[in-house]
Amino acid sequence: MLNNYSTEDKILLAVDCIIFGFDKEDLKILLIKRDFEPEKGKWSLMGGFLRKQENLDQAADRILVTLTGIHNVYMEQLHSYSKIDRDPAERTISVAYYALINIEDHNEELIEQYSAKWFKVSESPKLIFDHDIMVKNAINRLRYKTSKEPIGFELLPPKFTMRQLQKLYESILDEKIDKRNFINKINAMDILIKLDEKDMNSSRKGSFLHMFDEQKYKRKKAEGFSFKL
Amino acid sequence: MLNNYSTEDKILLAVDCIIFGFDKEDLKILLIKRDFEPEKGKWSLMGGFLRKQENLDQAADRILVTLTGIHNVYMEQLHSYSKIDRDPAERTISVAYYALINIEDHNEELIEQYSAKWFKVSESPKLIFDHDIMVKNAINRLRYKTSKEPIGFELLPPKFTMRQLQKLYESILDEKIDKRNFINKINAMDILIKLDEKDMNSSRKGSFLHMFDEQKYKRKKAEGFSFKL
DNA sequence: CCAAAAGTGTTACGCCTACACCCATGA
DNA sequence: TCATGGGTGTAGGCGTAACACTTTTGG
Repeated sequence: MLNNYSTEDKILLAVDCIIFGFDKEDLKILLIKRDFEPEKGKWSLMGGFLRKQENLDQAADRILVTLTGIHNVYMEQLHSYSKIDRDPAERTISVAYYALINIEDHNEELIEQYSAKWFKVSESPKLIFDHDIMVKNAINRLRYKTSKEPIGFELLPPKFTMRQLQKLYESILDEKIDKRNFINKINAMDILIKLDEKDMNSSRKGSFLHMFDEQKYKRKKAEGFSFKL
Repeated sequence: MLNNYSTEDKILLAVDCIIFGFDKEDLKILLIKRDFEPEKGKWSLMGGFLRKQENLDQAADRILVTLTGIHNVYMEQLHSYSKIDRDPAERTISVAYYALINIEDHNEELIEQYSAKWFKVSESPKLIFDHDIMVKNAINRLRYKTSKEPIGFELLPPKFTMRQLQKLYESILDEKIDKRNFINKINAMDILIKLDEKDMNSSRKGSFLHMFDEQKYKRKKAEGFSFKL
């Protein structure tokens, strides 16, 4: 049972990535159109198999870089999926990861190479295998995590307006948020740097750009502060 | 890369169980003394390998039943651990599960057969591999989960006193809780059945026994209520 | 009658929510 | 000058935390 390593069955181990991006108004995910069997031509998460010389985090990172070209991305392990017939071709367990990227950073060529496309979370197509469940679980985790840790900024460019930040949270939580309450809360936490610079694209008046002050956040966190939205 | 299933390396897939119990005053975990290599004689979580004809949940359940003899236990997948040299003998990925059992239900014979022992969470020995990290992560998850869902009852006998319930939460959260506030909160949720029966073991006066009303909880939950402690 | 645990309500504070008007600018 | 989005403050309600005394009964 426990005292015998080698007689057990071997099973394939895959990693699939739910890649989130935020495009002005909408939370999106990056999907690929499979050009190989099984389920060729269907939409799917980007995935790959774990290699013997890497751990799961590294595999997830490798897969993400392969599709987006972006390094040093926020990623977190989500869950492992193991239904026996989840992959009709082989017995495969998949460990799902989700990643938060600044959508502007992705590499167009790679996206094309993999026939990948950004979909609004609310309008994404049916996916192969159990990938729909993975996405659903990832969204729930994202909602929880973004309300407890300042990771939402990973989805925005380094400089962003308060309105962009608010829209981001509205799209993640799928609910309207009061403008003043939102800003009051954010300001009360005192973890942003307000720049003198303005973003003039969204209005005539222009709106001030802000940056997440990671150093300050870390200091405050060490002193017992916790992010909360 | 993605379009080739069979050339990837095969890797062993294990499941390890963090088994929680509550013994009057203390949160405990059930550990086994390994009577096989590697790390023979050291303390460890109960584990086993995934079989081809079962999914991860089933494997975790099988492993739990093997050690405790108890079926229909609350279990939840925790995380997958994949450090390359986590197991010095073989490249093994482990998916950790945690289980909540009524400590009175365990089977003494099986416990002896596996040289298993209950340890206070606060006094548990050093474990093999990365099992210490698994336990730490499981406790964090348990803290989170028990404060958001009524799963603490899984650690108690069907009939319990308010004081037992409070001590349970105190031991999970590792902090004192005000008696009146605790009872007020629990009563406000209105998900317990107060019995006429008293438990006479803990005091001369005796204290009323309660049961978790799962039906009522489910009804309330369907109407938007959520458990919160 | 004494020790030991059970049982029971109220007040104060802080946090969260709801809410409306003026400002700056380009067209 | 007007249309559009940006920016700002407060009052009330709700939930949470702090807090102490009486009851029961076996020894």
